[in-house]
This record gives sequence, structure tokens and C-alpha cells, in this order.
Amino acid sequence: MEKTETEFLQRIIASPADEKCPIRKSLDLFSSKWRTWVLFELCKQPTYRFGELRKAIPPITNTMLTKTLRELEAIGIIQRKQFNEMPLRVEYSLTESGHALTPVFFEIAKWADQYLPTEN
Amino acid sequence: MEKTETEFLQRIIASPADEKCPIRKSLDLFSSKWRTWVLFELCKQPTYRFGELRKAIPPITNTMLTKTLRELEAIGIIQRKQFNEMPLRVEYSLTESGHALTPVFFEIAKWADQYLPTEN
DNA sequence: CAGTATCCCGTCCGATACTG
DNA sequence: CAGTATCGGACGGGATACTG
Repeated sequence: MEKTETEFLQRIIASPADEKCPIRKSLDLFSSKWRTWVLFELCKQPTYRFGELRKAIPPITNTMLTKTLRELEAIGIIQRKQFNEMPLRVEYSLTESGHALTPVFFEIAKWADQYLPTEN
Repeated sequence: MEKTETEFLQRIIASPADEKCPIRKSLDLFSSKWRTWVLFELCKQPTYRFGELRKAIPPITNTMLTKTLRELEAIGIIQRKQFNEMPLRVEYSLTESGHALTPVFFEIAKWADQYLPTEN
């Protein structure tokens, strides 16, 4: 346990200071309200239709949901599957690398339990 | 290991769907390029002066660094200590709850190792 | 249903100059 | 040194209407 703590600190300290730092590049990828929210929802359920995501994320608009889904798809962490039925059906789900992000959410959850300010 | 995986998925799935969800509230707190970058730097070294942070984060401006530091201080994850010397010296460092975020960075690092697209 | 297209407004934020 | 103040432009993103 203590060893792990030390290890990751070493890892962070040793990370390159320039824009090539993989940790910082990853942080940038997910430093967006809509991206994290969409990913968080996609963790809950194997597949979502476009309309389901809109309902799950009430404040999001068509435009932003589409934009966010395209971005996450381009990064390769979600996949879009279109069924040419009538009416049209599209299903979104996490890819393997998307699933691999769940431990990040778990650590956030643990932190929230202990430290999240509860004033609101 | 598998048990942990299952546990955190249960936790995410069971999270409230409304705006009170602590995980989503935490995600919002850190869904910002400057906040994550400043926190990441503060993990590397126990204290930073204002000017050191500016150098460590080249693209940031006075305005945004100040704003970000005040926000993180308000959340309670960093602390500001002012020494009334001449010239003025101010030191920023993580609080306990700030340090508690390092496992999140660690998971991001692990993810980056395995899945970060390397095209650029 | 699952989007796209367009318009438009607010805020974010960079640049610059100034201060205790 | 460690900021604050001010201005102005870019752009994120909302609202609405439309389409395959």
C-alpha cells in the first residue's frame, strides 16, 4: 500500500514537464464537463441510445451531445453502432479503453466520500 | 481484484441520477484544464511560489493562475501561505484533501500507459 | 429517431498596464 | 514578487428549426 503511494508519486514527479506528458494529455482529454458526464453515464449501462443519453443528462443539448459523442468516438473510448431500421436506432457504448477508465471514476468516488465539501 | 471492479461499478450504477451525485459533483470540480494542471504540478513538489507555478505552466496567464488558485483554495484542496517579507513571498501547497487526489492521477497515468492514442 | 444547420449571445480568457 | 484592473475578441454553447 505504502509502496504503491510512493510509486505513483515517483511517476508523477518523473513525468516530462513539456506538452508531451501522457498524464497531462489524458487530463486534457477529460477536462470537460460534458465528456466526463457522458462517460460517467456510459459506465452505468452497457448501451445507450441517443435519446436515452439526452434524458440521462438533462441539461445537455442536441448540439453538445452530438459534439461530445463524436469527440469521444475519435479518441476511441466509445463506439457508435447504427442499425438501419425504421425508425433509426443508434447505440453508444464504451470500448475497451473506455471501460479502462472506470478505476478513475472509482478513485473520484472514494475521494468524494471523504472530502467533498457538503455545503450545498 | 475482480471484487473491487464489481464494487465500484455497483457504486457508480447506484449513484443518484440528479445533480446531488457526489461523483459527478467532484467531476465538475476538476473538469477544467487549469485546475487539473495546477493540481498536477502541486503533486510534484511540496510548495510552489506564484512565479514558480507560472514557469511550470507556461501557457497560463496571471489572471487565470490567480483565478484557479483562488478556486482550488475555496474548494479546500490547496492552501496559500503568505510571508510578509520583502520582497513578498507566497507559498502554495496541497492540503490533506488535495493530497488525497493523487490516486486519481495515478489511475489516469495507468490508463495513459495502456490506452492513450500516440498519434501526436 | 437521431441527428444537422444556423443564428446569436454570454463568458471565458488573453494581453496589457498598473499596484502594494 | 505577487498579484489586481480593465478591455476586447474568440468561442463555447443555448435555442430553434429543419432533415434523412
